Amino acid sequence: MTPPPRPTYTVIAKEAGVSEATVSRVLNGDESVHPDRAKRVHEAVDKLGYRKNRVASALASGRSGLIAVVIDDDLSVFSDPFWGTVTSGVSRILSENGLHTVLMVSPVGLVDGGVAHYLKSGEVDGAIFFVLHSDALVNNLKKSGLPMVIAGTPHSSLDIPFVDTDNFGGAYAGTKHLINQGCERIAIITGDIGTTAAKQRLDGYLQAFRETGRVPAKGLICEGDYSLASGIDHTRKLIEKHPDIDGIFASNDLMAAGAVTVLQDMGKLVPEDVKVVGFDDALIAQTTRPALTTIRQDVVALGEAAGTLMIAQLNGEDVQPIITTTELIIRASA
Amino acid sequence: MTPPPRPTYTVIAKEAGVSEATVSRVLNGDESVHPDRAKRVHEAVDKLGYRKNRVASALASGRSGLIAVVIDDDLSVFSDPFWGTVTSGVSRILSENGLHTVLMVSPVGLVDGGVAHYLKSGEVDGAIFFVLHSDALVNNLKKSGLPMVIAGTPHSSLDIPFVDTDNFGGAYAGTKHLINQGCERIAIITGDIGTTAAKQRLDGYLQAFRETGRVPAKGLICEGDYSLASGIDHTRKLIEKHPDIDGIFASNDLMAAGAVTVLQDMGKLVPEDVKVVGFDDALIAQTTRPALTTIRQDVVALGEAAGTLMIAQLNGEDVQPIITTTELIIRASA
DNA sequence: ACTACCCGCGAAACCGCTTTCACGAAGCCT
DNA sequence: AGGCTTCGTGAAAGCGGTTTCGCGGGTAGT
Repeated sequence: MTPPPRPTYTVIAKEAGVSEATVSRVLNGDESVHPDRAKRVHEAVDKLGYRKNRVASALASGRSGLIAVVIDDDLSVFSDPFWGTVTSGVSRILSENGLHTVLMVSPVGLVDGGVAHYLKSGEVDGAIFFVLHSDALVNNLKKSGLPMVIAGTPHSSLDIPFVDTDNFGGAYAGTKHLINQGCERIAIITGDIGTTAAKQRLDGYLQAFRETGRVPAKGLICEGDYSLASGIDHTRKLIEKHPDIDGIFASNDLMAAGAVTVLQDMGKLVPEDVKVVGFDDALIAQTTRPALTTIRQDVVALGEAAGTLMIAQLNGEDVQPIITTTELIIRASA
Repeated sequence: MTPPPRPTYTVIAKEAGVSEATVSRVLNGDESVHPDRAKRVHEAVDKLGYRKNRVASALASGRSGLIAVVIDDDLSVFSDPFWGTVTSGVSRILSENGLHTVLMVSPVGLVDGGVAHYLKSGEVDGAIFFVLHSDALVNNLKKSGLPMVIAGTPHSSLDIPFVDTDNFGGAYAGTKHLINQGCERIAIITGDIGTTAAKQRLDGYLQAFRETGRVPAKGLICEGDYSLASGIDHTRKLIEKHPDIDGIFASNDLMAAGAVTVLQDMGKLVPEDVKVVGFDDALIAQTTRPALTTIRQDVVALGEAAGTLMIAQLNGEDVQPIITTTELIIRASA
């Protein structure tokens, strides 16, 4: 029951017949130690099953080996697998680099809340933010010099590295696909327009439209919020007001799924009467009938990119934003 | 750019005119300090905006304030929102208690892998495991005296506290519902039978069956793995072999959704010809057409229960397993 | 009034590792 | 050969808290 006492540098040093300083050097990869002595240290470490106490190490060096992943409590963490998936990608990359992930699910709006204090406390070496509505906290923290990465495109142009999906390109491709399929009256149900992702997807839609020489009717643009309910509501209203709609681009699969069910309930055939394209290529895209044509984003890759950017930053390399590509997945709905 | 230097005990002590020991006592809630002095300390803390360095604190006290959440890499972290949701529940409870969550997504099978070492290193005060296939690591770690909580029912009867959904009761209720609806030939598609949850759900199904006085035909029990694909495959095979099946209990909604789509593709009406019940009440239960009748489990509550159990354990209270209740949600599929 | 306790508090050791500093030996140059 | 670097290394000073130990003064007991 009693945890066996773990050896310290003192023991290792004695065993290897060197000083503690040398043990430290060897264990931190300092090249300047004579190979023979280094070998002796390694042997002692192996023999005694030594493991460095990271807390002590953190205190002395000022580096904790911890990276915070801050997820806004606003987010639909509870129903959307997106955030969990990104986080696991981040976590994988970090742990491959000897870093650990500290998860903070908390309202990010407060510039001076507990999260802010924690991050400023020096307990973590960096922070990755999943930000949607406001850059305030991130912006505020910039002063502290804490290495940061943002998952998602920031609202203002902070010079903080970020990773994001090519929202614009994806939405453009999705809308284009509808056009190519012969749709004339294409509506869009946007995501929460307070998020940059939703804006970018809307822009992609508009751009595709513009290229046809037409201007999208204002009535065809409705502001959803990524939820199933909003997909359902907006589709119903759209069809009631504009029965001639023949295409819907939904900013995520959940809303697209909602759209499909409503269309069917209203007696419209998908894709014969109305074609629907979603975004994400979530699992739900496959279970919806007809299966959703959608824009796939590689969520794990996004998380890995965020992790990679953080590592690079910690290494003092200069970093550029990473935009991951999307792919049009054609199924049955369009 | 330079992080402003943060005050230390030395500064606070001087400001308050007391010793560092007293500062420490006050900040750790030691009652034995004279109120006047305590007040002076608090004032100094406020005035200087002092925040305790948790790393130093951890080194000196041996308590890091960190709780690891270990998620098996085997798990479908990437597609199933379940784990992310539980984790966010855990995280909330922990942070309310001044603890932080360290996320480790890693293969848990290895008794001697990096995770094991990390957990033994004393860097965390406790660990919460999401275990599915093996208790080996947990069992091994028990010796180390690390406080642990298991999310899910362990395979063997370790005397480690755990939290779980009432899988048995849920499956029983779901199956019972099918029976009450007049189903005669009810099949089950289990989850990965290497998990205790899948076994318990199977048991619940069997129990409901037994109570009818009938014995479920072996051919009606098929071993899925919680994936959409397995729901689809097994349903197809089931119907081909037993065209008279009139009810399917699927161990999660994803497989249930797969079942519904296949049934429809094969010309069966749901629920008229075949009734389907799922498990989880995931979002997909609502988007499937017909919407799934299912067993709701409160995933956030599960996470919170895990966090609560950990806190209690750290406080030296003795803890009992927590089984959260399920609820039959009746929609259109059964 | 004298010894026996108890209580609040400061001095100092300590947690385990990192890093600076300085010293001796070895290598180089003129 | 003498003086200067360079290199490898150990001693020791932290990092910023926590905790033990013991002291001095106040209270209580007889």
